Amino acid sequence: MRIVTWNINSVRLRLPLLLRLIDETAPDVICLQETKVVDDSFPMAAIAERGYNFGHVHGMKSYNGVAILSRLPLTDCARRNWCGREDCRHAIAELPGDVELHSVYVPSGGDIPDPVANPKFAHKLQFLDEMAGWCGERQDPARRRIMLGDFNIAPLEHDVWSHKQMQDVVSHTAIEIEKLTALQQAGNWVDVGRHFVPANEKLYTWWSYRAQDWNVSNRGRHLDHIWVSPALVPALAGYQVLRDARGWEPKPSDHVPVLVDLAL
DNA sequence: ATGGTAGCGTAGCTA
Repeated sequence: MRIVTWNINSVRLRLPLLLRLIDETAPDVICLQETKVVDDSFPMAAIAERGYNFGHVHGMKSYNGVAILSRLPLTDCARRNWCGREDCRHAIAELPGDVELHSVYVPSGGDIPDPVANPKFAHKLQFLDEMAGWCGERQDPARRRIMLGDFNIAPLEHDVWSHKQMQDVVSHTAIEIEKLTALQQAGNWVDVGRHFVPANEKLYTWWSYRAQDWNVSNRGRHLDHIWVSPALVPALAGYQVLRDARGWEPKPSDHVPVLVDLAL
């Protein structure tokens, strides 16, 4: 089973690139973040034409939005709200083979890494705390689970282009890393990226739109993650970061798709 | 130290 996750930054604007992703990688399941569209306007027809007849979409006007698209049946589709907000950041579905899948979009957190001065940063930290509590309560090493998406945090030294220069930049601050690590430990999650790519190698999934040349400066961050429960570790068969997608024309997303192959 | 780009929707918010 091949599963891909992508922060698409508008599914309507980038539908042609989504179809290209489908043609080039033939995933069984596609998880999206930042779809930026209400459910009634989600472009399901074009996606169903490619064989993805099962969709669980959870979007809102202009901001956020997550989705799970599949050519395998989806059951037990659900959504969760965090921090008392209905802002469309978490979609859940069950895949064949007793696999529970979560597509998640963690709040970005704004620019100032201070929860007192910056409510967006406080929201991000609270979101992580609440998810850690929930994952801890229901944690079960024997259950097959996948949690993936744009976590908006690059926790390791080599998840950013410069650990030193990123210390006080939102996405790589100590408090965020502490919260994300606590979430990972509470849920007993195994990081698929670092299962395949050693921690001393650079690993990026996002490059800013603001760079003059993203490829030359290569100031990336590892913001998009795929985590699995211990029960799925023996099934891990492959992992790819589709770096080339950062240059897809016209109008690439600032995030690239990340995929995992599972031998179930 | 600053500003740089992008999407939505058509001003200003969010990233």
